[in-house]
Amino acid sequence: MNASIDTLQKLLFDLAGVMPGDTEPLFAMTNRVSLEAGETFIRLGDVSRKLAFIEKGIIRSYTVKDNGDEATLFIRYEGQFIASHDTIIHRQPSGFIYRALEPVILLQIDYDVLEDVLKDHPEYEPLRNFFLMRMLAESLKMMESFVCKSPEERYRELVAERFDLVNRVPDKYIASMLGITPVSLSRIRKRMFMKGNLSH
Amino acid sequence: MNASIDTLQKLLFDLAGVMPGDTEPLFAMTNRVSLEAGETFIRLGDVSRKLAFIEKGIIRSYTVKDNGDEATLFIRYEGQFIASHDTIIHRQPSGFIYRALEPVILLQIDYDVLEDVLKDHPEYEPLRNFFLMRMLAESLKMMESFVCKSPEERYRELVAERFDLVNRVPDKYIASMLGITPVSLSRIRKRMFMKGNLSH
DNA sequence: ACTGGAAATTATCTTTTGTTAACTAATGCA
DNA sequence: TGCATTAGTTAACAAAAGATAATTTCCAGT
Repeated sequence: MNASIDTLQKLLFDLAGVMPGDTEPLFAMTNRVSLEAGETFIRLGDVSRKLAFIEKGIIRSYTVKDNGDEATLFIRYEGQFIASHDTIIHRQPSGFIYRALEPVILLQIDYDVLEDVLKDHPEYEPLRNFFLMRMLAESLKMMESFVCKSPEERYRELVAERFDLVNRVPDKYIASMLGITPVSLSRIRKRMFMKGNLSH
Repeated sequence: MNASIDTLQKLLFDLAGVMPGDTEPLFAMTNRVSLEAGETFIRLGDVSRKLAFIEKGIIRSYTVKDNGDEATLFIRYEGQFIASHDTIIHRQPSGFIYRALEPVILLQIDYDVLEDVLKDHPEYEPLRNFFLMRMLAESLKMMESFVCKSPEERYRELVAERFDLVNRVPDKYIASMLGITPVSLSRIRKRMFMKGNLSH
């Protein structure tokens, strides 16, 4: 019936040995939310501490730079968590906009509420750790990529490791996630195609 | 006597209300470690899951790129935590080298041991969360910087926010942390100086 | 204070990216 | 199906970064 809850119950069992029947206190506090394509999940300046598990669809988080261009921080899809780090980590208004690129179904909880639940049910705590570790792993990987690789190498890496994503969202969002302009990405693609060297 | 333990005891009290006298089970498992300047904390390929609080000194984590150049992921100093994310998050051999740039004093614990302690003393759990959140906040900030700003802007930001660091370590390490070459950083500095625009 | 080695700057040249604008291809919607 | 809008490519030029090498500055150890 609810695929997200099944997935997360399994996760909770694998991580902490919590039986699905004992997860009621947690999932009672979650809401199922639908977004249309183009709809906003978190607005610029929002202070709500939303945390969500994506059941279906894609969400992009981005900000608008001084020169008017958009900078994409990340793009997340089904099976991943999404949250505004500004509100959750820093208790600051969100500096980023979170918007659905496709119709989205989310299982959502307020982080303050989650903290209350965790206070009463510390057995769920491994789930928070898992969530934090996953976020950390992802952002460290991206940092490594920025520090170690050129834009072209980062694009090759993205194509190699997340072809589904590259194939599912417009190139201009991919470009802004790589820290370059759409024009520059187009040239990179051309160079790659001319070299014929599409792998590695 | 031991400044690190005092600091962390205060942190644990502020975060979780744990009295300093009740922290013995945790700190009994920590070791005080000294490193000379240039000495290695974690070697390339190490699988040890070391986690440390820096009491004094600077540690740089870096890797060697295909072209032989070094890429610095981060530089941490007193008051910060340091750990190999490869070993702790992924249980993989470390892809980075962690080396002291100055004489260093650490308060060190093995992450596996920490997990055992946390199992028996869940009241310390907020400390792990704090550690993870701090790491996450730092790497997200760096990601934002890479996605939103040019190398010159990133350098200005670094000078503005962490002048102590810029002033304490050789420029070449700063450059590799910004994802550029030392030559390029030198040109950025020259441009900044010529414009006279040393602020913002 | 002297000196050898490392760090930083400068110069030259090549490659890549940014910017702007024109043009073509793709997409969605009536 | 046709049309309007958006996405992607190409072109031309300016600005910045990479690579290499020479030179100067800075530092540490004697």
